[in-house]
Amino acid sequence: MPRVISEPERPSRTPLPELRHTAAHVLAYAVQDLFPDAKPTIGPAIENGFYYDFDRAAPFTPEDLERLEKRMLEIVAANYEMTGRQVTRAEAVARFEENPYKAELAREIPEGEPITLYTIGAFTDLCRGGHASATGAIGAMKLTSVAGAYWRGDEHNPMLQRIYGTAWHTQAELEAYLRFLEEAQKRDHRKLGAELDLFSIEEEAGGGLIFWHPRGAVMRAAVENFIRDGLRERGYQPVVTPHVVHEKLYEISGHLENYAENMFGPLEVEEQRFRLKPMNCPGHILIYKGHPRSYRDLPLRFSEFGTVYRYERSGVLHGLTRVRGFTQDDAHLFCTPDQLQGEFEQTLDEALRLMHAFGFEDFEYFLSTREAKLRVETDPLAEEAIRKALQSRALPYGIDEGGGAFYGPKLDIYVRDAIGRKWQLGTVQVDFVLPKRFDLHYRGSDGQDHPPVMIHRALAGSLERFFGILIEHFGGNFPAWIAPVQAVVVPISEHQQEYAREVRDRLFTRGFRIEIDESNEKLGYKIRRWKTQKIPYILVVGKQEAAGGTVNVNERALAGGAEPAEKRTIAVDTFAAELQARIDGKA
RNA sequence: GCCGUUGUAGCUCAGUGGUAGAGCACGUCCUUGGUAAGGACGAGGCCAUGGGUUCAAUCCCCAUCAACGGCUCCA
Repeated sequence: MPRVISEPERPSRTPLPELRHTAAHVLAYAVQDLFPDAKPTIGPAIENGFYYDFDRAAPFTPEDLERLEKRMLEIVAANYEMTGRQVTRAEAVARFEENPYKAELAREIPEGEPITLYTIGAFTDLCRGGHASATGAIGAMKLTSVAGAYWRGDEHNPMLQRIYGTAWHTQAELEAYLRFLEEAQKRDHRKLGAELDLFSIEEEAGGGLIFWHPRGAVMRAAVENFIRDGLRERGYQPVVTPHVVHEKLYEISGHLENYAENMFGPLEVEEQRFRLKPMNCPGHILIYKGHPRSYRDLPLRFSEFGTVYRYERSGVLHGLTRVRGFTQDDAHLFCTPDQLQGEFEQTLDEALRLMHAFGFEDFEYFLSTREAKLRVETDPLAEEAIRKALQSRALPYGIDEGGGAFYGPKLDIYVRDAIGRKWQLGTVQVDFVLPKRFDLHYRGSDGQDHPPVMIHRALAGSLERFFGILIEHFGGNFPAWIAPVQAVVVPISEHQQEYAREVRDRLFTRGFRIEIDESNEKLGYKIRRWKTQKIPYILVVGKQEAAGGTVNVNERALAGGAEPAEKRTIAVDTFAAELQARIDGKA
């Protein structure tokens, strides 16, 4: 006998995931009403809303979404009670005879787990549960987009149509979320990158390949210099390795065996096969191997802004954050097993220092272990080093089973940006495997040869990706130490041109990135232009300033959103000192 | 790669079966102006590419290319 299950009694508010899961049912109900030919498949709650995948020949149009949304609001207003009942497997399969997807799901529910059907109004769905008690709990919702998606995410399966939506307790929350989306759109690094003339991707050159324009390149240099100084302080030695090397190198390293699907194909020259480098490690290993090494030489720390090329399917390319050619702030440490822990912890500290310098405060850590089939006996040692380092710094972390590199487990560091989005940045990996594959060794104090342990680390990760994240994090309002132009001198009229050039030259000589606006426009126009370009300081010079050897400082809002100082007239040297202090303080 | 959407001037976008328009940007001139858009004139387009339908295609059809939203969230 089927047994009626009622959703548990709840305090006033339905948890958001349950509310959103309910909204997915409401969507499927509306689709059933308006598009009876569409077969519902699965529809879970997701981070900010929900989706539901349907199998239907004709695509859903934006107009269809509007109609569906209207129907959904009626279903919400009707406040149908969500009722569930447990059924037998045979019953469930029979119930979804017309829907092979649901039937497949029903057949695959593990023995012993209850099979349940949930109903709102005239719509019944196979579902595990976890809902609001009634559709009226959905305070506000909106359908956002429609996209293709494979059945169960597998590209060998049929393509379904996925409708995305968002749902909240209140209209105010929905509106806040929509404002957040708008803000994210405003900060989109592809849009800002074009507006601020930082970089481009050229159709003639191909997708996923970045052209850094003068403004972007000068910012990149500022970031690189900062990273370089840190590396130098911590005993890293810069090295440079070729972009194209003989394929044999990647046979030895195991890249051809384990990483070939991410590599560009071979280049043939004089019957020899070469490859674009997908990683810098084999090159650094060759440098290690070039001399006999003693334990007294270790740890050796080789660093390189190494440009690598990886094949990504055309559909996944995205601005600066998913590209085919990028430069890592890469380094490889070669150390003795005894040194591993200390080196790893130091590397972790460097990573945090770097993130803080760029204004990131919120971090998450994930330990990725290696895939079962690749695991070797040293993996537990490597994982242990990562765990101990995290524990010694009292950092909580998550675990990604099987997400590690093919040569070892890794620690990935995620940051939250100014509007709360999570991005993966640095990665630190422990490797006992490549030293063996390349037969690396060092002479120990016992007079015997031993294999070193390697740490692979890229703290900003890819400079392209890091740069994209910085653009979105700051919304283009870069702190002065990174800003492509730190100040612009704006003469009020041509009569101040000579003085303006003098100011520009004085500041330029001190090493600032400074421009001058000699265009034949009114002051208001010029101010607007440079504000739009988000330049930190506009130095207005007119008759008074020229007479007094001063500049009138018009300051942009600060990166953190703090109010800028009042406009003020100060001596050129005073301004220079202030700008220098801000640059030094990375403010 | 697959599904969907889009492709018109440097940028943002109108538009029509009879080979094109606006705003911004750009150039010249007037103007020499005190803190987010002064005015006039001008230049600029193989309407993504290749086929087809038609007397005629930027527009309709097909293919290709590219960009964008997704394809990880498992009843």
